[in-house]
Amino acid sequence: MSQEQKKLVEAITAMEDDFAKWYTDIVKKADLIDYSSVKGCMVIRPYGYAIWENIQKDLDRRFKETGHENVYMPLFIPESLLQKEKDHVEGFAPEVAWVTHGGDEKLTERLCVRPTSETLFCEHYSNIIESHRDLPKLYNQWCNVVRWEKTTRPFLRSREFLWQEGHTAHATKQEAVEETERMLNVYADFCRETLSMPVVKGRKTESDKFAGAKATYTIEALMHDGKALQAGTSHYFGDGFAKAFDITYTDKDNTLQYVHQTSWGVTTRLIGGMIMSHGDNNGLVVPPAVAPIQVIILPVAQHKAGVLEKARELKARLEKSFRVNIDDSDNSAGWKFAEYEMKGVPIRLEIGPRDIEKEQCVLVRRDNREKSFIKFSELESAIDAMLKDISVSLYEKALKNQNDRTYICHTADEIINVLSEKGDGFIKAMWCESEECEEKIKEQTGVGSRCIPFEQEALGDKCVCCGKPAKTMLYWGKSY
RNA sequence: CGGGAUGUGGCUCAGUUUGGUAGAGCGCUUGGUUUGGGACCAAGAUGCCGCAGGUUCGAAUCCUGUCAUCCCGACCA
Repeated sequence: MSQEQKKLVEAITAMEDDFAKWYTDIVKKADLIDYSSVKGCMVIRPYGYAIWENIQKDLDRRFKETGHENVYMPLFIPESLLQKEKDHVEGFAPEVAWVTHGGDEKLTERLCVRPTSETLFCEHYSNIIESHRDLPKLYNQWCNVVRWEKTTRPFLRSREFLWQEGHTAHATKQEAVEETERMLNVYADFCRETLSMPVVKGRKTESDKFAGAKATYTIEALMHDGKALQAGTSHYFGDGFAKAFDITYTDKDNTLQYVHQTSWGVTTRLIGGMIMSHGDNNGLVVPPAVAPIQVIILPVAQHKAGVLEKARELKARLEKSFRVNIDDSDNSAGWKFAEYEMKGVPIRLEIGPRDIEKEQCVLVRRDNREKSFIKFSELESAIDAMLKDISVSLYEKALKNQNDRTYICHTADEIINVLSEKGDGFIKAMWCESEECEEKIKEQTGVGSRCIPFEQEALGDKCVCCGKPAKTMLYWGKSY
């Protein structure tokens, strides 16, 4: 097989040729996951799990800074408990997995494997909340949940996935609303600062709300192929769950009151979002803040005297400030270059005999492949600056993609034309707030409502669907 | 849940039409030569052909079922 043929065989599918294939190629070849024998359940490999751990660490810090405590709830929910809140159970019933037997014995009441833990938190809150002095309760848990999805894709939609779910109880409606908004902002800040991923903040329409919620806030991100990804949600429950589960407290005037609740969550789907926001035809591009390896040291001509020693010396030194790895395997330099580009390591540090003579090494950025020669004495500051710059550049590039692919439309025909001419993206259009028009647009154009953005713009005064008066601007799009 | 495709050493696949001793390349192991963009030579190891039934003297190949993966759609978040 010639060199050229071999390259074709080993290359990942180009994203402009087949985005779905490109994505599944990357998750496998960058060694993030492996498939398992159960549909929709994947092995998260060390490199993929390390990214999740970094996401967890950063988010967990933000949760703690906003006053939250971590707890752990049971994996199982008795059927009777799940059924206490009518809308909630109706929303989740079609996709819950049930445990019916313990050993050979049939259970008297079947248990569902948690699809989300509202009911468990509510039961617990009803036990521990008595007085206004007990409020607010600001709990979060990191765990796995199971939703029996019909179609699955690694990270984007799996039957079992990892997430965090915050559940809070407050004395007043106002406090709960503030919490819902606060946590949506925490998510949006995290996406921008840590994942370099721009998001649109907004509220879901009535038909798109979480089962049992009074209001669902969402952050929506636009992927490279123009499809939208719901990256995180924050729900305001009012006192609906409190009434269903009898969560009451005695206020200062000695009267019994229902609590007001929220819940909010993000999942391993964020990893999928990260891949589809920054990846390119050479593979993954991992934002520096969550990269398991920030700097990969590649000794060049490592058999020559002094090269390996120098490389290891640099590793020991840089490890104090960054997540650093060295690859001194026998693979060729070219192979290693391609390998760590596939894995999206932000900076490659090349060190060879010629560099050592000059007291310098080569730094190559993953995002734009720019090379620079850096003196040993200036390495830390150069790497630090480069990591920060990569982070900003990734954000700007993703934001540009989002802006370039956001279109304003006034009629259904315009939407259809834009989609066929320019491909998928965000459509901004006015809406009369009727569910009927929302559905009609979905049927006619294929795009569904993503959110009612907090940042409203007056694009006109007529509904994109029925032409009647409209004051609400909606983001529409195809979604994952 | 509907339509389509696929399942053969670790990976990518050929072989299935027309049943007859399981193949290639890559990777892996050992030794040697190499090393600044996916190196080369030599010698090796690796398979109940997704799983379960059936047809047959004989099944990777034909039939039935089942599981998994991918794509499109519906559904869901």
